[in-house]
Amino acid sequence: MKHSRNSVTSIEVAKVAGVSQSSVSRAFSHEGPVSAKTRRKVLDAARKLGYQPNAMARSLITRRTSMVGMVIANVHNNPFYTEVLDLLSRKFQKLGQKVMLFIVNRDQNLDDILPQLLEYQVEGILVTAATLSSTMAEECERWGRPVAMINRYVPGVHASWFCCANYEGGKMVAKLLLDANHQRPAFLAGSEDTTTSIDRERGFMEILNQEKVEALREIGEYTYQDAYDAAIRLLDRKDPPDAIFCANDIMALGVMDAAKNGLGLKIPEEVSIIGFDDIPMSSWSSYSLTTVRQPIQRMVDASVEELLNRIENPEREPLQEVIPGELVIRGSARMPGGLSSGWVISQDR
Amino acid sequence: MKHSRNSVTSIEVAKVAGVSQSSVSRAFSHEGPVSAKTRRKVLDAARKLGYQPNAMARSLITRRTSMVGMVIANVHNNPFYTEVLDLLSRKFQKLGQKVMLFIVNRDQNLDDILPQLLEYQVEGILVTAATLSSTMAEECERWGRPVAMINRYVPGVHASWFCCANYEGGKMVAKLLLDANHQRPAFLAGSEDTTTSIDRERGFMEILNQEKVEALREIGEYTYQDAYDAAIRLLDRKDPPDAIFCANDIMALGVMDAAKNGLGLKIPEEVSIIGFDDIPMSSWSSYSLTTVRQPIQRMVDASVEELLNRIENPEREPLQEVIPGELVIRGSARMPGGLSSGWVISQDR
DNA sequence: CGCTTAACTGAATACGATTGCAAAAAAATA
DNA sequence: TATTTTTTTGCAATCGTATTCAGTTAAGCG
Repeated sequence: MKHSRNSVTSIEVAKVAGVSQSSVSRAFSHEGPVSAKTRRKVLDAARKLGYQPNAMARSLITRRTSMVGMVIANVHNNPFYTEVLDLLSRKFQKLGQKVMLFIVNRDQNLDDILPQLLEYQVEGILVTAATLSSTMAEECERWGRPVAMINRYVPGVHASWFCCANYEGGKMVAKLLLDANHQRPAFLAGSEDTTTSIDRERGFMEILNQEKVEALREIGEYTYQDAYDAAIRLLDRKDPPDAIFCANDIMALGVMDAAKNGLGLKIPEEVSIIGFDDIPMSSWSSYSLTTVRQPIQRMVDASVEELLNRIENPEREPLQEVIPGELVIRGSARMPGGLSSGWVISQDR
Repeated sequence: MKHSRNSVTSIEVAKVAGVSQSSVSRAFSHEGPVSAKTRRKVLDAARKLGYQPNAMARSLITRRTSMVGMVIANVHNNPFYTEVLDLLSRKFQKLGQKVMLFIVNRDQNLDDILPQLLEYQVEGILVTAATLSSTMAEECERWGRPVAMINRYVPGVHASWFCCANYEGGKMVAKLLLDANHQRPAFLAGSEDTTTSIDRERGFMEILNQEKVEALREIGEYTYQDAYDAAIRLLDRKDPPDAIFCANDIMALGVMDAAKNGLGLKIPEEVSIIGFDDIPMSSWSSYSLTTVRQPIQRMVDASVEELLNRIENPEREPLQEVIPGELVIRGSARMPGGLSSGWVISQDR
């Protein structure tokens, strides 16, 4: 027997169960006043007919959809954001929220997809590794759709955000390199327009400038291959750096491969390499990358909870937080005397 | 000025524009008969008020949601499925479909989340790397919700699926190893209950059995670390294998690290290693993994198009296809004379 | 300029649920 | 048992849009 597109409505269930349509509704909404007897009759009939309440109809009248929008960039070229996506999705699921997903390019204009999210009445929007124009963010908030961002912020905008302490992370790395007596550090930037790369570099340079140490600079586009190429350029100079701090781990891995396999350099004896994120590959024995670990779980938990909280309490002021990362000492960077591999150093703020 | 939750309706727009609500509706649905003049009036008023049509209300009456459900497993521990997720999501987006996302564990029972998808009236369901019970799949199809799967199939079930030619891929690998004179191959299985691992192993063993070659066998759980440990067990025997075929790339990378860094073996001189998937890391210079490339783009394109096609034409019979992969020859496996690294060998079927 | 035909518009209804309210039934109390 | 109180129940209105149908306006034409 072939059913047409889900045509079973609460009315038919009501008929079969011998009750009114309202009772069917009440039997399904776990709160309403229904006698145990009618509830059973309803549920039986529903099961027999294969009835499912229609969420569209329900949300039309309740004005709640239990849907959130999730916008994320960089999923395919940065495993860090894969993990964020995974954790976010599971957390929303666990809390009973449906997720409407949009994967975008880092530089893609979100202004095209926001209308879609609003059209579908998502109750809040979680943006990760993509940048929302401030007018758009304000627009959402003004219509009572809270926005929370991970690792991205728009100055002065009325929205929640949670970032790793990128600036402080950069500082930690610079200190580590200086303590281990590096003379000629370099910074390998990711895309020029992301606050993560910018802030990490700012912190890094802050310390170097304090100590009057000059730094080389190159740019990759947040990809393994770009970083590989940039590393070759850097290390092939007549005055190559003795340490490279990369804007993220995936770039650092590219740099390591360029140094090790491309140019035959010894890591960390001839060049130290440090990343940022602590993606799974960084701990693989071929790399053993010293890096700054992002507090991924805390960022995810905080942003989801904040978003749902603001959905329930629209008048609440958005929360913004900078969460410290921790330095994970592995084998890819020369150590100051006294410090050896295997340490995790939490960042003080 | 603070708006309450998106309260702008087509009626208010109609009032401001000085037309009827029907005209507002027609101005927004790109087809209805409206004069240019009223359309402009409506759009102006709509912009001024910040009006967005409410997709819930619309789909209630049109019985179309333009939403599809996407269920995917293994996203966090297998970059291959990250890429699938990325491509799928973008493709749906490009075709105007909204994606409701569920990330699950490989072994998780989908029976809990299907009702949610149906409740939200998704028009079709795309399942990747997760297994739908056949009764559930039938249930969806019966209610006019087509199901398409990637890399998973349920025998005899009325649903679409698109798989890489896993069986043939396993055969190709076995042939390659035998041609290069390996005497003692091993298979490192992923989870026992996934058809991908099973089929790859079946093809592999088929050829070995033909040639009366025995094979060792170990199990990992589709993760780098599990594979690493399994490789140590395998290679630490007194009669270690001279080649290991892994159920997927991420495991192969773990095996390579175990062999190279853990046990100091030379690859491919002392042991050949072959994977399956061709994830980005496989081409990194630290690994240079010989592997079978899955036709990811074709699998994604085919499954999305098939799903949308079946949504439009519910009476169409589901399509099922096995798409050949190609052997990517890199440096991690000893070659037969005459074949050298850098080849891509397409699979004949 | 009349008349036929086509293009447009608005009123009314439907989609499938939730929910306030009043009536009915059941339970509690006298 | 009669009466009050409480719990259930059904009716009807509502959410925001699409769409049919009948009526109106504009266009086409001789």
